[in-house]
Parts: sequence; structure tokens; C-alpha cells
Amino acid sequence: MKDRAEARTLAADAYAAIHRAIRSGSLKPGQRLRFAELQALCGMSVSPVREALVRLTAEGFTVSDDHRGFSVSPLSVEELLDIVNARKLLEGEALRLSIEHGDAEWEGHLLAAHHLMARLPRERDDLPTAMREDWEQRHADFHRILISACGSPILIELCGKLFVRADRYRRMSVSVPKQNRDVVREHERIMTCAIERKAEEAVEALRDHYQQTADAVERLFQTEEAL
Amino acid sequence: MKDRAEARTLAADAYAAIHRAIRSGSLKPGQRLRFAELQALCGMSVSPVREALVRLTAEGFTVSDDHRGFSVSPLSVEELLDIVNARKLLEGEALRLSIEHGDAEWEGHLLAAHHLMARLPRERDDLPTAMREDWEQRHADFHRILISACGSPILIELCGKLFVRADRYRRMSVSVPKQNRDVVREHERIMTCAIERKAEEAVEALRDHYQQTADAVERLFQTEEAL
DNA sequence: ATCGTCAACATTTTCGAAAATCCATGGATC
DNA sequence: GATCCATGGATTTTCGAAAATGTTGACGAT
Repeated sequence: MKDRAEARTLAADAYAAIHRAIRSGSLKPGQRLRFAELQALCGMSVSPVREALVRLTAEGFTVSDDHRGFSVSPLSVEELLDIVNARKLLEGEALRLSIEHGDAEWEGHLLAAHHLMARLPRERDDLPTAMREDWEQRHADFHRILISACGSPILIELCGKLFVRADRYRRMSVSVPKQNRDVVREHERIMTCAIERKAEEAVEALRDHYQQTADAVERLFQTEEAL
Repeated sequence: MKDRAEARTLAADAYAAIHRAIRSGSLKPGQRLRFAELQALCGMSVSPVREALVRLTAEGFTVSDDHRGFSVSPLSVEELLDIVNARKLLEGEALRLSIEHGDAEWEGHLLAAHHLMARLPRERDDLPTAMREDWEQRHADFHRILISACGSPILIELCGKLFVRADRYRRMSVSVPKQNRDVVREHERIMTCAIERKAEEAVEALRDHYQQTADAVERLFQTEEAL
């Protein structure tokens, strides 16, 4: 049995491995990435590693300095707020279109995705890694399906990219223990409004949802600065 | 004197060269890209060429098939309309924010950029390549400056990417000889409304502008299909 | 003491060839 | 005749080393 599902090229494996390491935080924001270390991590030569870094850079997860190599993109409150506002705009519109065009099958997928997500407790800390990964996946699926009926491949693509780009920030917010939030209920409200075709209300709920996450992470930034 | 301004890495040169070849149409939509040919075109080894293709693929100009190489992304009416709608949404919002936050300096840059663009006749066919390249550059600058005061790096980045992604379609529309359009006037109206802080009117003018381009290219697609 | 120069070193970037994969062709079997 | 499998050539992907570039620190001049 292999350690990890192998993609069709080593470069894709390297991309997945580094991407995961960055999102999980084992490669820290701002950290310089040396080829020797990444080659050890991925178990391959320099070419596929470099290819992975080029892709990651194009997607904003790493930055490159000519002839000085690559490093993990830093995090900042400014970027977080920027991402959240962009998501409110893009996913808000995509959701509106999805509600407009979605059929019964879409409703079904949405219900199913929400169910899968709601069944998994998010806050549980006893089985942290595996279960959290699982929840993250279902959470991503829910948001993907939510806008899947919008009819615009570009909107879907951009929303997907912003979703993963928000990932590192979202994981920070999970580490905040007590929040006065019921994330399940927030998702539920979005879904219910969507299925009842209350477009404006659904979009409003979605934007609230993102703003709440943004607020939580912003508070976290401020407490960290205070240290 | 060098043929082309050299970037700091060969890979960046390769990216620029292939990007230009695709945008100018000398590499045609759907065309398979073989490393041997691209190496001849760029005058370098396979590594930087491959790196360029990975970047171009991440940005949507090429597509990759594992172990089967790369090819130029195809064009379609559907994608054109999708791009235009996304641009209306994103640039519309970016323009609104820019009008909200822009100061006198922004107004000045905008006036200057428009002046530079208006001075260059677009339709002229006698000095096609050089002058058209020049106009394209000033046109891009105008649209870039228009939204430069929006305060959102992400919106600016996304709008920029959509702008270049619309490039191949825009060049098609230029080849349509007689259009009942006055592109200079369209730009002028956007700029005037922006400076007069008529946000809604400016956004409306911008969206009209894009829709007109879209309509022109859509007609072109239809006439080509009829052949 | 400060600044600039110049080695030696560390690291990235690029090369040219080897390895892996795909695709077309032809021959064997049912 | 159709299907399956092997074989060869074409192409991409990956490797390991060479070349190019950036960095550090010592040394000398101002």
C-alpha cells in the first residue's frame, strides 16, 4: 500500500505534498523553501519540485525571487479581509445565479452535501487531524455544490481558488476554542434560503457567514500581535 | 542590441515569448505544442520551456494532458461570454470602489492614460503590428489605472488576469472592419463619469463597453461558423 | 571606522541525456 | 473479420551534473 495516492506525474505529487504542507502550516508563512529540503520531503529530483513551486506561485501560495528561490506567501489581516470581500462579491453572485438556474437535482446534491457535513462534529479535538481533514473536505464540497449551478465555469474556478486561498486563514479560526457561532446553523440557513429560492436572503446569509469567519480570524491576529 | 528585453531568467523569457505567440495568434487555439518546436522558437533547453508552459497552464492559456504534453487553449463563444460577464462583475465593482476611494492624483493618471490612448488611432491598418501593439499597451494601462484606486489587490489581480485572457478575443474583434462603434467615446464616457464621481453611471458605461466588444466578437464567431 | 572589492561558498537555474509513457503498426488468436 | 497483445518510434517527463547567480566574510583603501 502506498503512502499517498500517486498522481500521474511526479510533479503533481510534489504539488500536492507541498500544497498540503503549506495549508497545514508545517511550512510556515514567510519561510524560505530550499530545494534540498523539498526534495527530501517529496523524494524526487529537482525538476518536479521546481514545477510544483511554479504552479504554487502562479496560484499565490508561494512567491519567487529570481535566482533567490521560493518562499511561502506571508499571511496578513489585509489579505484576509481582501479575500473575504472578493469572496462575498464572487460567491454572492455565483450563488444568486445558482439559485436562478439550479434544478431539483442541484437541490438534492446540496441537501446531501450539507447532511454529510453536519454529521461530522467540527469542534471535536480528540481525533484532530483525520477528522478535521474529513470535515474540511465536506465543507469544501458543500460550498462547491452551492454555486455549481451558476453556469459560469470562470466564476466557479475563481471561487475555488479563493476558497483554497482562504484555507490557511480558516484553519487559524478553528484553533480559536470558544466562538459564539453555530457554523452548522449558518450553513443550514444558506442552504434553506437557496432551496426556497430566496436569492437575496441566501446571498446575505452567505456573506454573513464569510464575515463571521473573517471577524474570528481578525480577532486572532490582534491577540497574537498583543503577545 | 538584443532582440528582446531579457528577463532575469530564461524561463521568464520563454513565458513571454510563448505568451505573445499565443496572444498574437501565431500559435493557434487547440494547436498541440511540441517541445522541439518551442525550444527552437525560444532558443533554449527544455527546462525553462516546460516551466513557462506550467505557468501558462495555471493561467488558462494552455492545457496539459499528463504525459501527452501541452496545447493552446481553444476559443469558444461560451468562454467569451463567460469572461465578459465575469469582467462586468469584477471590474464593475472595482470601478465603483475606485470612484469611492480615488483621489485627485488618481484622476490625473486617468486623464493622462486616456489621452495617450486617444491620440493613437486604433483602426489604422497601414502600420498594423507596431502601432496596434502600442495601442493595446495603452488600452491596458487605461483599464488598469481605472480600477487602481479600488484598494483591493486581489480584485486588481483578478481583473488583470481576465483582461489578458480576453486578449485573444479582443484581437478578433479588431479584425472586423466596420463597426458602428466609437471606442474612444466609450472610454471617454467611462472616464468622465468616474471623475465626476457618478459611480452607477460609470459602472453602467463600463459594462456597456464590454458588452459591445462581446457582441462584436460573437457576431464574428457566427459569420465564421457560416463559412 | 566605513566603504568597497574580491574571493569562496551556498543555492538556484539550466542543460543534455536517460527513463517513462504514449501511440501507431502489425501479427496472432478466436 | 474483429480483438488482443507485443513491438518500435515519437514525445514527454525526470534525473544528475554543469553553469549561473546570489551571499557571506575577510581584507585593503580612503
